[in-house]
Amino acid sequence: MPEKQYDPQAIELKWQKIWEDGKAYRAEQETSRPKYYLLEMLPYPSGTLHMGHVRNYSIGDALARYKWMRGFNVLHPMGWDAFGLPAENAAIKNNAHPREWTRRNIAAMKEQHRRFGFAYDWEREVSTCEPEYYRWNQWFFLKMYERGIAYRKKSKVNWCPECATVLANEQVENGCCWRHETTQVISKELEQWFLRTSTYSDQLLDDMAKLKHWPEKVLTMQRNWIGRSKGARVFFDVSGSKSKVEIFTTRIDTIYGASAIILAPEHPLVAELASPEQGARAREMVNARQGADPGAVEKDGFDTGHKAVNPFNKELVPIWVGNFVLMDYGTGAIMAVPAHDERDFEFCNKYGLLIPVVVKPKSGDAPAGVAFTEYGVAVNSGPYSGLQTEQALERMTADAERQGFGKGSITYRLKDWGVSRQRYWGTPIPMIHCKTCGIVPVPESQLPVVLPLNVKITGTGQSPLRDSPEFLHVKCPKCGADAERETDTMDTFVDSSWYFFRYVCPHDDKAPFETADIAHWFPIEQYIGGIEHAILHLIYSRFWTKMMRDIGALGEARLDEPVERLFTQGMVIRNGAKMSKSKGNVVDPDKLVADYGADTARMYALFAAPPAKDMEWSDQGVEGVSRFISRAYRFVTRNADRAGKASPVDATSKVDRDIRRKLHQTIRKLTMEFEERWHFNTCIAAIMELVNELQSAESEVSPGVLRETLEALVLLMAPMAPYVAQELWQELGRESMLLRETWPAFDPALAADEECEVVVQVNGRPRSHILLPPDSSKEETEARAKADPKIVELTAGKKIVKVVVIPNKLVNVVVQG
RNA sequence: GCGGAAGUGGCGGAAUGGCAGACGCAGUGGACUCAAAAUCCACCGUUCCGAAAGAACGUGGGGGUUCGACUCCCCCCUUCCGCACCA
Repeated sequence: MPEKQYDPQAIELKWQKIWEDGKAYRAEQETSRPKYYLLEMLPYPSGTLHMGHVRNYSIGDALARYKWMRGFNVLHPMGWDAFGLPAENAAIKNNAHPREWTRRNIAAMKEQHRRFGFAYDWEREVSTCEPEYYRWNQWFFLKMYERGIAYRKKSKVNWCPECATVLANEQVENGCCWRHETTQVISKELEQWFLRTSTYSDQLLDDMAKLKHWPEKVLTMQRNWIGRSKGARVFFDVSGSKSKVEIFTTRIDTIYGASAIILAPEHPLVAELASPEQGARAREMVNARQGADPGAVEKDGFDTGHKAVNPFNKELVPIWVGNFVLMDYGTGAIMAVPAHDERDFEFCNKYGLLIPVVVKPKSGDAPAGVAFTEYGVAVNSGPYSGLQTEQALERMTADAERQGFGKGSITYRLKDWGVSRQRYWGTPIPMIHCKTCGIVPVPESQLPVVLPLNVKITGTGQSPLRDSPEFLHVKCPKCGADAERETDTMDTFVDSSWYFFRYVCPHDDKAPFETADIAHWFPIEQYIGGIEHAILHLIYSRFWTKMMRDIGALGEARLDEPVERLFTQGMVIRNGAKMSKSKGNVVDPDKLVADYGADTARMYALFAAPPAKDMEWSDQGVEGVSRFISRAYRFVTRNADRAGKASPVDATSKVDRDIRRKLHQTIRKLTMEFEERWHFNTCIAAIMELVNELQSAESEVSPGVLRETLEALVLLMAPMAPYVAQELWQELGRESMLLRETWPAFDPALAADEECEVVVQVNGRPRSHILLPPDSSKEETEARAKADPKIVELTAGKKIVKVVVIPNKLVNVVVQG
C-alpha cells in the first residue's frame, strides 16, 4: 500500500464523532474492575482555553487513557467553576447577562475540549452556576448554620474598591487585591458570614500526615498558612486602672526582660488609654500601614504614658503603641523583649528603651549589638534563673496558670473563612432577616433560593440583589411577617470546595450525592492542577470534606481527606514570562489545532519538559513534534499491508532481534514512566527512537516483527496522541477502540541486551570498550578488560592498585606511577 | 529576612554514583527538484595548526567524600516561586 499523507483534521474529526457517539468515556460504576478517580482542576469559563489548561488536561488525559488500558474503570470528569466576578464585569461592559455570557463561554470551551479529544465523561458535567448545583451549597450552608459552623459577625473586612466587594484574607496579596494587583485593599466594618475553618486548624495540620503523596512544597505552604504557634497568654494589669492587657508570647521565659507592652494601633485599649492626639496618631498608623510593604515600613510608635505591671516581678513597664504589632494575630498586644527578639530590638533601640538580657547561650557569649533569639539558659529571671529555655517555658507557663494571670495557648494564623460577598453572580446565602425573629434560615424544602435573572448590574457598591424587589421581599418562615432575604452571595471558593463530590452523582435532586456512590469512587486517586491553588482551594476542599464528614453527609464513606495523590504541573512560559494576555505572549489553542491538529498540540505539551517543571513554549518545537507524528503516520500506512499479511513473529535475523529488543525496552520504559515518574517527555523521545530505528531497518525487518512492533507502537502512542493512534490502529486492520485495548506487556528476556558493551576506564577515564555476553562473571569481565590492547598499553609498566568491576557496565583499572 | 525549586551545548531538555549531552529544535553539507517546499542521508559541546586518529577541557563557582560525582556532603553566587513585622 502506498503511504498516506497525514491529515490531522480529517482523522481527528472522524474519531471525535465516533467516540462521542459511542459514549467511549463513560465511567461505569461496577466492581469487576478496579476504579480510578482521576481529577483535573475545573476551569473558570473565561471564554477560551489557554495553554496552561491544555497542558494540565494533556497530562491528565494521557494518564486517564493509560489507566483505561491498564484495565481500570476510570472516572474522569470535567466541569465549570462558573460563578464569579468576570461574568459581572463582562455584563457591565457588554451589556450581556452574566448567565448568558457564562453559558456561551462554557459552550465554546466545551467545544475546544471535545476537539482536543480529552476523554471526559461529559454526562457528569457540573456547572456551578446552575441551581441544580448551587442549591447544595445552600443546603450545606443550612447544615453548617444548624451546627454553628456558619455564623455571622461584625468584622473588619478587606474591601477591594475595584471589585466593590469583600475579600478573604487569602485573597489579599501585599495589601492589594488578588485580582487587581495594584488596587489597595481598604478596611471596612460589616456584618459578614463566616465558616469556622479555625476549629479545623489542628485537624487540617495533623491530617497532613495522611497526605503521603502530596508534594512537600504544598504541605509546607499549607502548614505555614495554618501557622500553628505554641505559647502562652499573659495578663498585665494596667497601673491605676481596672483594665488588663492580654499579650501572646511564644517566649514567656523571656518575660523578665520585657521593657514595654506594645499595643497594635487598632487595639481597643488605645481608645481607653490614649489622649485624643494619640488616638489620631494611632489611626494614622493604621492608614499608613494599609497596603504598604511590611518589610519596608519603618517601625514607629509612641508612649501612652501609662504603665503595666509585669505579673512575674511586679515591675512597671511603659505601655506603647507600635505600628508593627498586628491586631488580628494573637491578642493584638505584645510584650517587647528587645534582647531576645529582633523586631522588639529594633523598636526599643530606636526609642531608647531598656534592653535587659535574660537569656544566655548555653555556651559562649551572645553576639553583641543584636537580639539573641535562640534557646539558652535563663539569667536575671528571679527564681527561674539558671533554667534551660525549654524548662523555663514549661515552668513559667504552669506558674502563670496557677497564679491566674496567664495560661498556655496555641495561636493560629488561619482565620475563619469569610464567605460573604456583596455580589450578584454567586450562590445566594439562604437566610432571611426578620425584624421580629432575627436571622431565620430558609427552610430546606424551599431550596434552592434561585438567583433572580432580571437584575441590573451596575458595579456600584452594594449587592445588586438589593435592587431586585422580587428577590429581596419575602415572608418570614417563622412568623409570616414581611422580611428580607440575605443579599450576600457566597465566595466562589465554596463552589470549588466540593464539586468533585458532585461528579459522582451530578443529577441527584434528592441529595448532594449518594453516600454509597461516594464510598465507591472516593478517594480521588489522582488530582492534577496548578501550584497556584496550593493554599486556598486545597485547604478549603480539605476543610469541606471534614465538615461534610462531621455533619454526617458522607455517611458510610467517612472520609478524612478527599485526595490521595496531588500533582502540580509547571507553568507554560514563552519568551521568558508566564503566558498571559497582559504579557501578549499567548498561543491560541484553536489556531494550534487548526494548523497542526490536536495530537500535535497535546504531544508537544508533554514533550517540551517534564510535567512538574515549567515548560518553555517553542513554535519550532511544535513543528518538530508535528513532523514526527507525520513521519510515524507515513511509516505505518506504507507498511500496514506488509505487516497485515504477516504470520506470527518469525524473528531470526539480527535486525529482527534488534528491533524486538528496542520495542520491548521501549514498552518497559513507558510502563515505568506512566507508573512512577511521569516524565512523558522521555516517553515521547523513546517512541521517536523506536520509529527512527524501525525506519532504518525498514527493508530488512521481517513482516512478523514489523506487525508486532507497529501494533505495540500504536498502543504506546495512544495515551499521548489518541487520534492518530486510533487511525493507525484501523490502518493495521484493527477495529477495536484503543481505550478498550490492553497496554502492551514487555518480555524481560526480549528486552535484555544480547551483548553488553562494557566501558573500560583507567583511573576513572574511559579508555576502551569491550563486548561481553550479558551477566558475565566479575572475573571474566576483569580478565577481558585487562586483556584489551588499549588497556594493556596504558597500564604497561604501572602498578595496578585496584580494579573495580560492575558487571554488564564498567571496569575501572586504578594504576599508580 | 525565612522557606522551596532550579542552574547541563546556540535553544528545550536527557542521564535515579558508572561512556555527560538521549530525543527534539536550530545550524552546516549532500541527495531529490528546472527551482523551492516537503522528504531522505550525513555532520553538529569547546580547545589543541585540527578533516581523521589522538588528547585536554567541560554540567553556575569553590572545597570535600569516592576507584569513579550533573548526581552525595559543606560553603558561595545567580534566577524563579511562595511566605513575609505571625510576637
